[in-house]
Amino acid sequence: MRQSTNYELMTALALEMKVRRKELGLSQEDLAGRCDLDRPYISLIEVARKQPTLSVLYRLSEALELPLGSFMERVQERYLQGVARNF
Amino acid sequence: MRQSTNYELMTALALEMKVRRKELGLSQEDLAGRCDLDRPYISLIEVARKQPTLSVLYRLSEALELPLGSFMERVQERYLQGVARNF
DNA sequence: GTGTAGACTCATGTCGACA
DNA sequence: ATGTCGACATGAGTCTACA
Repeated sequence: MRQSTNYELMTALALEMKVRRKELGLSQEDLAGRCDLDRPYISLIEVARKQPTLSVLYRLSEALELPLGSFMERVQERYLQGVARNF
Repeated sequence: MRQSTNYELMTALALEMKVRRKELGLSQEDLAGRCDLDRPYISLIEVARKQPTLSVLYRLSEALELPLGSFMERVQERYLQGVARNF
């Protein structure tokens, strides 16, 4: 599997998560509680060092009160912006 | 991490992938080639036995010529239908 | 409240092969 | 062309603990 642009994608997810979480006034601890995930793991995602699977993405979208499609749409937007910045 | 509804989600992804792939007239082999993934692995996803990470989902969405948001929106729709069927 | 570390279990993703 | 298997390396996700 090619691995080149994974980091950009993880960064896009990290940013979107952090922004949305703060919009809701939640701490990482709160978010972890909402989706029944490990708190340090949430932190690792938000610093773009871990890459969740589909089920985790879904539970994050629920906890962030966004439909999965909208959540991923926002991630993709940030991703494309990030890629475009490299020119 | 709770694991209860992961299977429903994997099934929703499996169905959406298979339908969309055939809409494009692609074989699993073609699809694997487009997103540079293992062909048997594609098969495992389509029988709901593997759960991809974000970067794989993204590459699948590219290969299936759908924005990530739309792709995940469709998956979620199928997922909610599948869950609703259990009542 | 957040980032990071180590150690751990188990799943992802790859590869070769076979029905 | 698809599903499945075994074996493998790497990474996801948990837990405890500390700055």
